[in-house]
Amino acid sequence: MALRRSGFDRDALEVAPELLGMDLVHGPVRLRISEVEAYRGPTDSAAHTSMGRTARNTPVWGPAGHAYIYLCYGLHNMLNVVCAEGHCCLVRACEVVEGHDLVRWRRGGKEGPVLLTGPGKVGQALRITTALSGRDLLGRAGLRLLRGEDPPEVLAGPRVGIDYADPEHRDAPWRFARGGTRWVSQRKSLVSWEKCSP
DNA sequence: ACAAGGATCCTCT
DNA sequence: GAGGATCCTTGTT
Repeated sequence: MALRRSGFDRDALEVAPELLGMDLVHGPVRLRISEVEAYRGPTDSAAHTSMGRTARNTPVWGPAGHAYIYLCYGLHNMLNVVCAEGHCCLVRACEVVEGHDLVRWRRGGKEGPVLLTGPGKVGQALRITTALSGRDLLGRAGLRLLRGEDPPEVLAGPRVGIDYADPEHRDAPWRFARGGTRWVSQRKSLVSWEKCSP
């Protein structure tokens, strides 16, 4: 997918697998997205926008291609990419492309997949906070998205940590990951995307 | 103004 | 596998 704003202004379910081919850059750190979840707007009972417009979720209503960052459990800064109105994709895991030493430092010296598999870890590695929520990810400076490398295979499975959602949404295979990499969380529940497409 | 709970992570066992 | 950390967001009084 080209990094045009119109490319992001679609259902999060369409955008999510295409994000797996993109890189996130902030300062000297460059991460390749390896796992994302689609949150499909107000009708998705797992989405923050299912309760309507609030001060926190304002960026999710547009424009597309901006960041939505919120604080989880009082300490984790979670990064989402805004898609169509009310839709966004949560970045759950990445692989380091540049700035490995700095990422390892920020992550307390961790090594291997534990370094970057989990949305809170991605926020820590990029050193982002909710102060950046609403910023454009398609600009030329600051936190931004760049073209990376398409995945050899795409895996899919249910989203993580949304037990409160309606069963119809809780069990939907709206989580996507790169195949052929260990940089993915909750690998057990993922299967080849082909197998769960209609 | 208050209470409840959270799209998680880490450290144990 | 279980539990605590930690504080913001939200809906309610």
